Amino acid sequence: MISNSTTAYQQHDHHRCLKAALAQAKNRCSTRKARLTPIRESVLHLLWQSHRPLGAYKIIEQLSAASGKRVLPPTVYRALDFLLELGLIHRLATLNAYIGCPFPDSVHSDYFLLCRECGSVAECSAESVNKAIVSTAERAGFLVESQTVEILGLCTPCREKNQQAHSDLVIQQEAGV
Amino acid sequence: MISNSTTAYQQHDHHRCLKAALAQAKNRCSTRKARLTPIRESVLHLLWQSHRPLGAYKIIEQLSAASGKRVLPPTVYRALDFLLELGLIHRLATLNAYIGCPFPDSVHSDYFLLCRECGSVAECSAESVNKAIVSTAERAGFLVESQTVEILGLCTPCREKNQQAHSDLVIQQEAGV
DNA sequence: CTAATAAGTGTAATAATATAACAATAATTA
DNA sequence: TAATTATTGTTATATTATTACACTTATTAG
Repeated sequence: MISNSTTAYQQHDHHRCLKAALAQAKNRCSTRKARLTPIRESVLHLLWQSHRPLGAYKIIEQLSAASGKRVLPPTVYRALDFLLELGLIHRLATLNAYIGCPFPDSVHSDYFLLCRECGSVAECSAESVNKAIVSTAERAGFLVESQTVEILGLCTPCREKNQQAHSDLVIQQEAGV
Repeated sequence: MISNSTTAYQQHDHHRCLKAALAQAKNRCSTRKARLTPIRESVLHLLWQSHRPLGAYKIIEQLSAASGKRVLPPTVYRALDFLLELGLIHRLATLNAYIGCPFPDSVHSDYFLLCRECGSVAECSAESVNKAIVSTAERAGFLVESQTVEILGLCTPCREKNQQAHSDLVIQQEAGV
């Protein structure tokens, strides 16, 4: 199982994530003879501001603000298409949002863990999940070509915060507050 | 493993699917003290025309055509929300489309097999998939609350047709056509 | 049974996400 | 350098979904 769940949900040196992502992107572009133009790099950079996915129109806003001039939808959607095609980012269907891929070079039938509290998303790749999906699909006579797996729930830090908040409440109640 | 893949992808007496779905819907509504109004029933009926999901605006079109007067988006979206809430239909995030649920009364952490050729969708529920997802999520410290699993691929009939088409082509080529 | 309340529907307007079409420019290749 | 290809700019529009408020119908309390 590969996963970036620890970095995605916990305090970490995010600069390293960003740097690694940009390095991998450049690498991938050069081997594929694709051009990581300024716009494309900016979009990728924005998506790597954090581990929270961004909607296309958020990207448009932020890019407009950063550049001083109005960036229009096709500009951003084209950059997104390019990055998607290269496997450098993913689209989250349940959120209509985009997120940087932490391991573009590994095999890709991945799934996503979306924390409903902090909004951060981790990407995982687990053989057991893929196998279960493929084998049950097979039993239904179905040939799997691609999959979208998006799990909504709570990451560890948020769960702990919630429990803390809950026990605080109980203490308050017991104290008759 | 529960699945409606045989009926979804193959020739069958679809009238029975429709009838069963409507009966289950009425049943569910009466136990939940919810009202299956004419609009809601029409929408459910439309979604059960086939095993292919329908977009909201297709439903609007068809409903308008059938009733003779313009049906507006909120009307349909309200019916969809109602049916979703009762678990009588599902929304497919990757298609922005809706489909009737073949077993609303069973436990629901299901996944969908979307045939990219014929467009039909089967719904499955497999413990192995759920277990794999929950256990790998757990290893990432993640508490699963709900999941969206949509598999794109080919159903058996479409795969067979494709192979047939392919071998026909080979025969043609060998014959120099 | 009627008044009060709640649930459902009609309608207009608009938000949010995404794409099509074509002109203009920049980069690459012949 | 000319020709070709890839990228970007721009306008317009498609697609999916929601908000807000008026109106009607059903349900419930008295």
